[in-house]
Amino acid sequence: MKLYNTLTQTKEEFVPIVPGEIKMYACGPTVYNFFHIGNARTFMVFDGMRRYFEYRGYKVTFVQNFTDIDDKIIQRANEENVTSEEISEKYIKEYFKDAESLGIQKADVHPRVTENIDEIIEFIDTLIKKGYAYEVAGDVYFDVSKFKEYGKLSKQSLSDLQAGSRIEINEDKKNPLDFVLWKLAKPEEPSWESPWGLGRPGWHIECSAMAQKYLGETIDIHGGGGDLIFPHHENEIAQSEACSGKPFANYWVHVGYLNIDNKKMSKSLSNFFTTREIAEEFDLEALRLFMFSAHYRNPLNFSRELLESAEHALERLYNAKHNLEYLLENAKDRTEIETELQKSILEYREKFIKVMDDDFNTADGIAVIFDLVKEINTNITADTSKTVIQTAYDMLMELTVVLGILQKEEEEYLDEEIEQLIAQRQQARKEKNFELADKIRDELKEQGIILEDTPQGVKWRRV
RNA sequence: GGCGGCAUAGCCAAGUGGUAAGGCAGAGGUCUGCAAAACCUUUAUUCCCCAGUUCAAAUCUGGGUGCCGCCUCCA
Repeated sequence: MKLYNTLTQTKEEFVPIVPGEIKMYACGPTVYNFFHIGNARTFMVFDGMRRYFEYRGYKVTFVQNFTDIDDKIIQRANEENVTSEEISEKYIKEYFKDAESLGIQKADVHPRVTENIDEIIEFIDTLIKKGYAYEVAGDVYFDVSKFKEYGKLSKQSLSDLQAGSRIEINEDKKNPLDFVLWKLAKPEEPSWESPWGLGRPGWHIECSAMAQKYLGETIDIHGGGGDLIFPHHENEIAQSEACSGKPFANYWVHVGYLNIDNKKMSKSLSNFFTTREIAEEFDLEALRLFMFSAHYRNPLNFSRELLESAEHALERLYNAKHNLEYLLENAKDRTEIETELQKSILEYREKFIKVMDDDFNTADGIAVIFDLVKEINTNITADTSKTVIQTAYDMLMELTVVLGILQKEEEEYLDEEIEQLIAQRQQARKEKNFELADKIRDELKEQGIILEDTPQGVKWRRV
């Protein structure tokens, strides 16, 4: 399969270090707030990639961290007059709630910075010993001039970066681009003992240390949102490769932004929606379908209108699913099957794999699923053999589970009173008393229950 | 200033040399007591503009225009 690599800026044939196994690390959230749907896009993409790799038979080890100590967390804690630990604990819990509602599976490991302080200190110590880092009055900086490949991910030279630099002048640094590995703690701030005094880790070191701890010195895939390319991932490469002398990650994967009014959705622009807000209004499987309807590397514009159309599109998929379920219940087992149709249905697997193998082209993957649905709607009838209907159903579920859609098993019940009204109306219809039938239908509509007469009987839905 | 990306129907969006996927919306039809839903059919002579290469370009090359992002924390 092919995967676009930011490092080489080309689509490459994906070759894992160990055949059949994939070590994958994605940068997770800083837990000081609910995550927004821009964050959700990145989490979903990596969840989707992991599901797909597993579908293709790889054994995937997926690590996604929590940044649970950071300036913003401390600030938030001060504002709310609680400890930073309480803030991070709270939002880690909220992360899992939101992630679950989005169908995002748990990573194999969700390491936290505060649980890996020893490893981080050791990592920094190695960098100092190897001459890549220096200490100034309790702060430790990485010396970018010592890592000669600095800039290889963001395709910037050190001098280009300096020219455009908006970093505040810091007299302690040898170079304005040197970044902090260990920060001297201010009084009252959470801190840990270290060879350089009481302090806490800088922003970038955590991912290097945790990736190495849980996945090893060289990993297959490292990813995150596109805004992490510089400086975060550039710095991770510098730290990790300086430390181990080996390549850090073979493939760098970056997810395009979720835009709003064509502008990047971000906490700093405060033009974002939290996943929580969207969940109140929309079906989150529709959000998943929406996210996967564009290629993961391209920007994707968000609006409520687009989410509504995604809901309609999702309905179409559910209709096919429910229809197959209905047909299955009533199908007759026959030894004779429609071999052409059977063959045609099975071909959708190959079609799906073909497009998804090409840099995880979920937009095309979805198109294949819709083509399958059309085939089902057109060619599968009550006369089709059970075997073939089952094949179609299994194929539909096999492909959609990779994208994490069509997973709901909604079982809703009505009040007995309403059930009786519906039965009454059916009786009235049978007796061709349409006036009464329509009256009951109108009454139920006022209660928010819409009745529809289908060939499979009366159906209802709430509005 | 440096680096990178994008421009395809009313809207969203695939497609990177062989004659425009898919979804939503719209239109027509089937079904139906009606309604609704569902399903089917249909909707870009053309891919921002100009020039070039080629038998062949949305796709490659050169030039332009417009938009977005990174270079400060951000998924």
